[in-house]
Amino acid sequence: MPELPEVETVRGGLAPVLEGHRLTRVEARRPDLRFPLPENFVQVLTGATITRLARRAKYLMASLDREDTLVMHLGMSGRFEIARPEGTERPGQFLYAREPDPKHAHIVFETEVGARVTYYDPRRFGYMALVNSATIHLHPWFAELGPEPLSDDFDADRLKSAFRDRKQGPKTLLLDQRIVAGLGNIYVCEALNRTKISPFRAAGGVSKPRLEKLVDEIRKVLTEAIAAGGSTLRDYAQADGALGYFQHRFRVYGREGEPCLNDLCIGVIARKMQAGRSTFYCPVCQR
DNA sequence: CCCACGACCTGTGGGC
DNA sequence: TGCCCACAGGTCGTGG
Repeated sequence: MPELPEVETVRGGLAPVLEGHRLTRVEARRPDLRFPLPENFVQVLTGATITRLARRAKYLMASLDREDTLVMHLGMSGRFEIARPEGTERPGQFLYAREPDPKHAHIVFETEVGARVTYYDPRRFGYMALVNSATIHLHPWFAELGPEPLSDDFDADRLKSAFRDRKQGPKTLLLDQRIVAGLGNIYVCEALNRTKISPFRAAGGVSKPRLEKLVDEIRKVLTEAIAAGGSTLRDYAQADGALGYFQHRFRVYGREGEPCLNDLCIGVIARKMQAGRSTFYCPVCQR
């Protein structure tokens, strides 16, 4: 599920509950997610204070008052739920929700003020690890990550050199986290449709001006999605603590057979498998 | 180095 | 209603 905007929304939801708080109880209800949890996972985290909750690409990074950083990736189906004991809810905070589905509630954190954060992940493509903070930039998950798309490091020059001589479509290359970090299947489809670039054409042949536009549209679609996630978060905060999913209106994703929404375009959205993933696009205006 | 494809897991929705 | 298959927002490893 989660691409950069969703992970950012989850970060924003968890930060007030976790940042500056001490974990008084940590439960790993199974020994592994996608990978085995570290042997000392519960031991290291119990009693640790989370000093800062950040995001890099699709990773959540919880800095600790310990040597390690808790790194979390939601995979495809990971999500968090926040709960507070009944009677302690305050405006803008989270109510105690329903009993969780225990089958997929894999990790539980509790803080010194009684907040409970539960990680659910039916498919278990997500993972958590403890990584030494001082050398985290050398860790394989981070060493080769490309720039954050919303930072100044990401621009048309970088895309141009990453695309040079490449025959794969821009769709496939934009999913490569070494080129730009945080995009996934949905937002790549959305950005290419807005830019009217074909997902399938050789990436190396896309002109610089069109790459400028692509950078621009990537930034816009992510920013809009984060804003939508923020408002979803406010709604959730009044109902229950589910975090991680929000439904956004997409212009191509999931709209096979429906009209293209670009101005004056008479095309119909199509879906094709590309590198094992569904690509949604308009065959008429995306060239 | 480049690229395509299968694997990892479980749930769900559409078609029959 | 029930069954079965295709597919799901992400990475990683293999082999050509």
